[in-house]
Amino acid sequence: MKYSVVIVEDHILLSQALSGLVNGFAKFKVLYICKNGKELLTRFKDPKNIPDVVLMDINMPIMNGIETTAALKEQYPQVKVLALSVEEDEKTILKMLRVGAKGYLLKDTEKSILENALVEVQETGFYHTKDVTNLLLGTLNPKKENTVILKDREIEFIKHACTEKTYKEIANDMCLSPKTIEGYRDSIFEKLNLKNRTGLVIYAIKNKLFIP
Amino acid sequence: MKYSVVIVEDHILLSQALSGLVNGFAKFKVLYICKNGKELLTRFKDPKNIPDVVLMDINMPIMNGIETTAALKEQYPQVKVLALSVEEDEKTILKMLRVGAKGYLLKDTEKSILENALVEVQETGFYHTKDVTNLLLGTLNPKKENTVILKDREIEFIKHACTEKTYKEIANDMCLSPKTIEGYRDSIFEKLNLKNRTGLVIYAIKNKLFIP
DNA sequence: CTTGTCGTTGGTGGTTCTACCGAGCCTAGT
DNA sequence: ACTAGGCTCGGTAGAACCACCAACGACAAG
Repeated sequence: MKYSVVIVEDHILLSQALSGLVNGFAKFKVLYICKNGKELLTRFKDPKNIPDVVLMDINMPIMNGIETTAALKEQYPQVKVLALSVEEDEKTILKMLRVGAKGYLLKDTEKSILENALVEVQETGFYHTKDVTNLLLGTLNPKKENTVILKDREIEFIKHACTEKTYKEIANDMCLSPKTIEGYRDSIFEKLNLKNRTGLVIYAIKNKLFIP
Repeated sequence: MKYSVVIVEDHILLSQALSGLVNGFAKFKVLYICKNGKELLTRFKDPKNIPDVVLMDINMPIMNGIETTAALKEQYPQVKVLALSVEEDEKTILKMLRVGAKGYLLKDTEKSILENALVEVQETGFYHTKDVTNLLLGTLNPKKENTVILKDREIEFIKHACTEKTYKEIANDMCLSPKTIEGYRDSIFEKLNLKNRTGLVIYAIKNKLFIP
């Protein structure tokens, strides 16, 4: 009996191609393909649709890999998630692992490595490349305290700040006093160690609070 | 006899997966795979390695799809190039077609469409989706006068403006008077119809003058 | 009841940014 | 030689931005 795999990937061509690859592996077969996390969760409502492993892309519209993996961890902890991405962004990888992915694979890998990763994940419970383990070791070092928490209201303000509006206009749009807005700004500058609005805009874009 | 296809794609997993897909098509077989344009050109020195169609990714390190396609057009005009990309960026698509690609395919497509595109390209010489032809029509329309010309010095200034530096500091870094910098700023605001520095930053990022 | 925190708002003073105007200098074209 | 236009730099005034401090009501915890 082969292990079942579900592919979640928004680029249809890649998902179909991957599907062919996986079906070529001795121990695995593809159950079905989804275009995003939302679709996956809908499918899971029927227990027959729950596979052994989910091969999950991270960058997806509607419901991305991180949200989806978190939801799976919550509702279907027995399903093993193998993350797949072009992203080498440290934070993204860590986020993905933190919400419960069992492994992380760059798209830039050999198919034999994919097969190996699937086997490892299924049989030993996890799989990590040397790169990722190095990354993990790096984060154990005593630097990181970048866990800055931004409140909803502050995030909303930041989005407004990424426009040509003045603070006065932003205050107006958010139905607050300009002074309150300045308070948000000051505390954000403090928390994120920024010097001025330009820095804030760059931060917002880097962290995808605002997509230009 | 099947038509021969070469795949040029830096993500190995995708290239192998695509390879499987193409080999599954009735009329095509994969000759070999390359990781970038440079490798492809090296291979082409042996005439046995010249295929009917090249399936080319656009975003690659070392030698990207546009450069490579231009080189092929020059040296091996009989080889048909089918471009493949996630990019929907108008300019990129047009560049690719301008240097001689016979067709343009988004990665977000069905495998049957890929097969169809290959057939069309091989047998009729070109293939375009409705999206792309619409795009082409769009560029013929008489709207565009967004061809604002920014001077080198201004572009350099803009990059500096996308940081937390004050204008005074930027002036210092560029070895100019603060007043000159203000002059650049004013004329850029005028040309691009911007209200303040925040707008400039957003513009710079949208137009890839600055990558955050 | 007291303490503390959070979200809100106001004040003051200084720095930076923006708009508009003018003036040399150099280069290219006439 | 003259002129036009581009690049550079300076002045002024006002708006926007930034830092720091204080305070009030609400609300939860002790």
